[in-house]
Amino acid sequence: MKIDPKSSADLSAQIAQAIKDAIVEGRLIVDERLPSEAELADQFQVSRPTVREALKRLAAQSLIRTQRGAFGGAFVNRLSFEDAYSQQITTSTLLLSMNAVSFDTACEARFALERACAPLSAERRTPDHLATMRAEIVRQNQPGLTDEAFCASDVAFHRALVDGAGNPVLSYQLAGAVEAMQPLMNMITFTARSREAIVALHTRIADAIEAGDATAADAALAELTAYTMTLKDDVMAARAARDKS
Amino acid sequence: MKIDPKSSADLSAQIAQAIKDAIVEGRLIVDERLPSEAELADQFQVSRPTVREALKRLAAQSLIRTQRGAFGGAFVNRLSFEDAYSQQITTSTLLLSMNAVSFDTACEARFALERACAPLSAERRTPDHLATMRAEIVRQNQPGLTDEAFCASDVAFHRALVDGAGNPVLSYQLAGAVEAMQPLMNMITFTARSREAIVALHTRIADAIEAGDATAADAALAELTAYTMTLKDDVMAARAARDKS
DNA sequence: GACTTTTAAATGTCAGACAAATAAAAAATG
DNA sequence: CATTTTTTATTTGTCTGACATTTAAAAGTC
Repeated sequence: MKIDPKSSADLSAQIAQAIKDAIVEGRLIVDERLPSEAELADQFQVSRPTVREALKRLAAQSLIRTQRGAFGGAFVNRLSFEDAYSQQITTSTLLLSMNAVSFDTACEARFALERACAPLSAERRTPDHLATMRAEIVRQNQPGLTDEAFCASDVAFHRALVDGAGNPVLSYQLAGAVEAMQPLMNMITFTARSREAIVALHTRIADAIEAGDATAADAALAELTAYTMTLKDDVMAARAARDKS
Repeated sequence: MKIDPKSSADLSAQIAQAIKDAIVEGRLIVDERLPSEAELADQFQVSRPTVREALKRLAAQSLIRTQRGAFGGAFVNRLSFEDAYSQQITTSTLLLSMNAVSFDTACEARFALERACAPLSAERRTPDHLATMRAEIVRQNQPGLTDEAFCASDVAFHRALVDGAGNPVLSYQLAGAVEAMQPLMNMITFTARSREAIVALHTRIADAIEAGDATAADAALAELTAYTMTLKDDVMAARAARDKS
């Protein structure tokens, strides 16, 4: 592991990149201990604070974990699906909020991906996934629910649907798309009537998944997509009318 | 922005989290300048190196960028799709390599997501996307190509297909799934015959996309999925036979 | 007015020190 | 001898203070 002394980039960034490369390329394996900060400082010919900044960069990406004390140090971390989930969700959320991604674009992506999972979920979902979906439908029927809580339950419902596919890679990919949509969905005011319509569609989806009917699930998801879009159009139209007056 | 003095976690981690929350919740907006390191140190009642470690954590996630010199400092960074791509690819790659995700699981996820894009791509692809796909097919036909180069071209072909959907959110999500598969695909030895079969399927996909025929594209993708799985089964069987002898 | 120089502010880096945690090794105890 | 306690060495976490480097604005010069 070497760094280029001629490079203009931060030393800590270069060191972090060198170690990251070693991990990605498999030269450093999971749970392997990195040299101590003092040794790394020696090796790279920099000071310890600089090494520490590099290690913090890696820790921020869950690539390493550190342990204090004798025989402590920095260890290559096994990137868990859970760690990846949360990173994915943050990144997706910021991506949408900072880049003026339209509601339509985000919505299209989300439902396109979700429809990719539906057939697999219809085939493989466990009773547990189904129970979660049903429970969320019950929650969504409660009259006193705030819009935020309704959205949160919506996310939970869809995550159960996706998880039902029994493919952690799909769940990981979808977690970002589904959760990142939540802030956008929160823009929508759910009237009693629109909630009713959504719950009806959720019920159709759950029924189809329970019956193992991929086609029906897909059709219901398609309708839900279209209905979500019209809801958003209504909100936009209402806002436009208000702003004009 | 405050930190909990009773918490046992690293100060730099706490500070990073506090700033991250402020960004995610929109209290700090894009291109806004953070206080200088000295001011942050004052504010959080810690030393400058600790603040710096926190800032490096954020920089590693592309949440901030730093600029030296007078009127420099740390600025909230607009998370670009490009930044997000590369993060997503690293994360996905490590996730697959570190968690013993089976070839089948990864392959299923990849093609399920890709099939979600195909109908949109058939509808919207530009001549540019189509040209890229055709060019990669030509490359894949070259006899001298190494397996690695063939895989790389395969990835480029599929990225063009996905990008053809014209939905950056989909492209972002898929980038990880497609690219992270590459190391796994590299396990496969592509014989002349298997390359021919794959190129034929690629051609069918490109034709379908050109014709705007979503159904045909989906069918070809489904066949490609199945064929990829059999290729991998052959490799596994060959290895098993070799190991036994 | 256009160009050059100065200057102040900020990050980047370093050196050295101490605190705190931790597990192994050593010592004490029954 | 077995168990418990104490010691000790190692390593990360944090602080202080300093200097180097970069950069853009301000001041000076022609």
